Amino acid sequence: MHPSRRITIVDVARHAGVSTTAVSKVMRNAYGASPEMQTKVRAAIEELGYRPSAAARGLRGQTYTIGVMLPEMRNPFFADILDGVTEHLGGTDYQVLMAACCNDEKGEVRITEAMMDRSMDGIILIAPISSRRHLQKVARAVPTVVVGRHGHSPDYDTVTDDDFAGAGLVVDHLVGLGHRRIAHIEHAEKDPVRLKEMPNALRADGYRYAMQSHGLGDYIDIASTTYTQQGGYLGAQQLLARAQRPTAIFAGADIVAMGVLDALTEAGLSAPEDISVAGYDDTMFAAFGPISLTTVDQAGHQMGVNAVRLLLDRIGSRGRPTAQIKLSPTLITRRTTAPIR
Amino acid sequence: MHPSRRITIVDVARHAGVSTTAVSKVMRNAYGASPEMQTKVRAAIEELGYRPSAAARGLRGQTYTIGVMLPEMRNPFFADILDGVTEHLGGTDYQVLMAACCNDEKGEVRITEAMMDRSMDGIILIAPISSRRHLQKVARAVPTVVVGRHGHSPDYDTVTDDDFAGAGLVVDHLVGLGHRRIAHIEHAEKDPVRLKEMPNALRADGYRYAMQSHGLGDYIDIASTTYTQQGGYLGAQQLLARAQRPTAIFAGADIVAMGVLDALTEAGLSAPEDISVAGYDDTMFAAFGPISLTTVDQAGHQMGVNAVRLLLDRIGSRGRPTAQIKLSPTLITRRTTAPIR
DNA sequence: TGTGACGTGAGTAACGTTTTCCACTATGTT
DNA sequence: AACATAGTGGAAAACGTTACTCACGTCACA
Repeated sequence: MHPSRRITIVDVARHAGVSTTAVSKVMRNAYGASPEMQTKVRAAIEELGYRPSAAARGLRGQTYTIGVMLPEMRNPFFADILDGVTEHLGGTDYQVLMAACCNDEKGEVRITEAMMDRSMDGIILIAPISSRRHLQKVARAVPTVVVGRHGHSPDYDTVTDDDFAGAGLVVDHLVGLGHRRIAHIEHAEKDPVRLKEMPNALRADGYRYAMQSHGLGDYIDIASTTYTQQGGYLGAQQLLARAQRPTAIFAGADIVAMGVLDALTEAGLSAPEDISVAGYDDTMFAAFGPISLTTVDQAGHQMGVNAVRLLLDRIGSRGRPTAQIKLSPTLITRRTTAPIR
Repeated sequence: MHPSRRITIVDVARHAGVSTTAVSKVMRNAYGASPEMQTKVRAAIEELGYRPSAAARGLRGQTYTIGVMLPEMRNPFFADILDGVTEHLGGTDYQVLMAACCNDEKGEVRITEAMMDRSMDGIILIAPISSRRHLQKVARAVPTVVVGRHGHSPDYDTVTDDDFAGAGLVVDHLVGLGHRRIAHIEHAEKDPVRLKEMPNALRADGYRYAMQSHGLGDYIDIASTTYTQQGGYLGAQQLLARAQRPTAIFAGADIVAMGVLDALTEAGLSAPEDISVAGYDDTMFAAFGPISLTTVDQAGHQMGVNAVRLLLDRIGSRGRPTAQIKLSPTLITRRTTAPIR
């Protein structure tokens, strides 16, 4: 015998004195195996340390693999979502595998195709920026749940936060503190579809709408950059250079707020003394004592849990109509926002 | 024809009027396909949008998949390593898939086995805590590179930072600033093997050695917790409760230093005015302006690049003797450390 | 004019599962 | 006694690739 050939279902079957069909049934808890058969087979599996080959399985049935695509690794909000995913998947036979795609459309396509090639049983896409066409294509091939992107599709379920309302919470809070000159830093977006579907666009809309509702339409001031620390830094620099400086900055994401704080520090200013700053996501950054950022909790953990729930459901019955789950955000008030002086 | 059966190699072969063998050869750039054959086949592939099934491939040959195991998602240092990995793998046909295992041995075993089950072509383990026995078992089944864990094995290559020296850099720096009462927060470790192999243990050793070299053996003071923000918080609380408070705290990782700063803030203290604080890893946290943490750069990006290099090499020739790459750390001086007053 | 050697292509047997049958027995039911 | 029914278990055909082997020319060289 070879140094250590992998144990296959055939070895188990022979060892237990049954057919491979029987072993397969036991492995999958499928119908048609008597209790005695089950124990006999399980014993053999245990004894030989058998583990089924996902490759072979994938050729006929399931691979017991769920793929999760992340836009990037450094935004801790995604870790929150992932916690929810893995927690809810912990008890099952499914294994989660992730891939990060560097926030770029080519990368997204590459990753989703890689996941389809690997015949994953289900895919969770987090804040994908790909064209709708591509998303549909993926979803038609593999059960898919899209997290953090609005829009209704007959092919995939969605889990989102009510970003429009969340932005309103922040503006309300700042207005309540007496601010009027409230600026916003957004992730630039031009594509008409994404303008309707991406959280960043909806937050910007929510900001505009809330400002207008408060009669502050004239003070609307948006810096267009990206949802990264670098983007926050650059956006803040733009805003600080205005003839009339804002008294509060609503950054579209915590990571953006980090960049804002960075720029403030560099300019010799600080929050909330000189300028109030708020973020979005309630990541560990925000909770960090020395920062203590006012932000919006969009319950990443819950989003993850819901995504898995929908996904498993869809894997079970691919035909069912799609669902859209929208979670309500809550404002977390901390120390970077204060009454205007 | 079915709604949309997946295109297979047979379809391509028929469409191009050649054998499946030929198509397979072209896909793999294998020997034995004339230029005309290549163009003919490539055209058919293009036209039909063929993508090979990884499951079927895995049954015979390679899956073109590299697995990366991370201890957790929230420590941005791992993102640095991953950048190096994906960057160096970008040009190849390989796809990276990650899994995070919550810093627990059971989870590690589950993930490594999942990766073996899925017949990945290679595995990169980042700071694994599993028993040596398990690592060997994995490495004997699949080409493996271990990152961030010292120790020599005949079965896997390693890429590490010179943690012992890195700790020395920090102590030297603090001593140079006049500090004598320098405390350390370590990740608790009891297992004798891991005490020799894990970076956290080596950093603690390096700390002790450097203190003694400076004649400060009597001031050695270690709080044993974990390499998490929570661990840093608890460790700092312990240290602040000492009859004689340290004047400087060397946290074993940036994320730990975050917890320390958190605890200081809570206690109404700040760095470096009251206590100097240093970390390790030079993550984005540390570079963040308002924090500006003195730390040690262990070149995560380079570690990732080297890991991939070794891995691809080993996939190419599984027999070659194993290599151990050790990178030299450098001190990054920022604003959380200052001369003692 | 053999005779290797090489280049080119195809046929076919794996690879390790799952799935779709089918056969057989025991147990009720008319 | 004949007949449906449910419960068990197995045989064999997929699934989509790659690796191995062989056949057929062509060419160079003795």
